[in-house]
Amino acid sequence: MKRRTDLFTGQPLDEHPRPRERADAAQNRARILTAAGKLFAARDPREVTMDDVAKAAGVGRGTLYRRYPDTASIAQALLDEHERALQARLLRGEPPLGPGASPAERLAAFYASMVELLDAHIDLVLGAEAGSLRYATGAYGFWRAHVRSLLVEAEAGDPDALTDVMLAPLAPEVYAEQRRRGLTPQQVSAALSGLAHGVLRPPPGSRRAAPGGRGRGGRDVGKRE
Amino acid sequence: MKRRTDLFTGQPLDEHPRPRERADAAQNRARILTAAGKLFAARDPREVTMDDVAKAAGVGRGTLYRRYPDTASIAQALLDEHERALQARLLRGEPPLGPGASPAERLAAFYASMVELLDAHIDLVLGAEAGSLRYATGAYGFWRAHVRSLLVEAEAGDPDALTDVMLAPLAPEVYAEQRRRGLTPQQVSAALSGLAHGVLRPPPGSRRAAPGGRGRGGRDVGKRE
DNA sequence: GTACGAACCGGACGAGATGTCCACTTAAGG
DNA sequence: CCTTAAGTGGACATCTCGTCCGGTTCGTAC
Repeated sequence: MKRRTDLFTGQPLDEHPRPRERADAAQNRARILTAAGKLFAARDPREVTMDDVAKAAGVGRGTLYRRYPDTASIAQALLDEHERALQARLLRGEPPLGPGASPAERLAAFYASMVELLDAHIDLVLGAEAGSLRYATGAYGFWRAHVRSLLVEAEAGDPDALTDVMLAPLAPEVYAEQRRRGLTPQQVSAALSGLAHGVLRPPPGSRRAAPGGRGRGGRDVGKRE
Repeated sequence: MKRRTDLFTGQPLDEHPRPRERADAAQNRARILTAAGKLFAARDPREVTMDDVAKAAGVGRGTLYRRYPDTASIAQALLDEHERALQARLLRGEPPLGPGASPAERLAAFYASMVELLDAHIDLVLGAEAGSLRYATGAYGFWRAHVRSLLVEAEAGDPDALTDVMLAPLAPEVYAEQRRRGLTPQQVSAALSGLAHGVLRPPPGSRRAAPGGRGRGGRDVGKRE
């Protein structure tokens, strides 16, 4: 992964060997990102071409390629801040999403947040995956690590095999198709929540301690009588 | 959807206005499919171009485009027979896969068969989906209908939203990534089986799972009071 | 066996996208 | 100012796509 992930803001993050970005360069970067954002939102993100972005931003091809090798990278840069925000909340946020809740609840909360993110930026997410390089992206590695740790904590089957399975429904194409068919974000979230609770549940009769005995608390306790 | 799905065999299916395929045409079709099959297997299926196929098959571009609008269609034609076979077994096959078993078992069996198919023809499946037109394909509609009926039978939450979710792990990119990471088909099958049983766990004594919010459906009741 | 029309073939062609290259411009520091 | 190097933009060569059409071959009727 390139360390040039600070493409978005431009001014912060002047690393050691990096002299500092010139003013005109920073302005062009901003123009590129702004113009690209509009293009992605306006038409099918997968149809946006490097030429389009260059023209819309009012810069030459060379200038564009200087920073971004393809349109997917541009979309990724636009998406970056949102993903970082979610990542932070996963690590240090309030319980349903952050540490403290049961694995099933945390997974369900993660699903809900991802659905929010997909819904808000479906154009960017689609645009960022031209060519299914999805699994090469840094963000995907993070999601995987997170989900995997939840699976391990819940002792739910083979974590290695299950992780990608549990992440698969979050593929942007899947969500886009669901929306296209008329499903609401709430419906999708609910279905994913059901998935989370279905899989991260101790098999009945298993002698294994209820995973996170403290965990599954909330719900069952509330429900029981 | 084009009705030209009989591209593969060539000789059967002579519809009303279709006179019959000429001998030279049939031969070219065979050459195209043979050559394309080798190309798909030899390199990244998504990199195979129409030019490549034409050259490898020893036919001109025009001849190729006469039958197949793009490489995805060629891969689809090669895949067709295998998918049909599986579809037949789903409808009329022996119990674990066909009718007779519980929804969870049938879903697990379906997963296992799909993993087999993916593993045997991962190159074709990847090649058939250039551009995520996956959801437009006839086969996907069939898988969806099948899974949906199982979900309905098991009364597992909102079938509309859950169907695509349950189908998502079968996306070829997901499976390819899992194999790339060293997982065996058996591991993946096992994980999917766990998924099937986790989600389609029959809610004992429950009339119905609450489909709505937070997927609590079936869970609490199932977990016995 | 021959002749004819329809189906078929294959390569040329134009449009459009990609990624690179390099002469020119301009910001930033002395 | 004046120097330096980062930054710029558009031309270029290449590739792929999809279509078009003159020429060829099959299948059939005679």
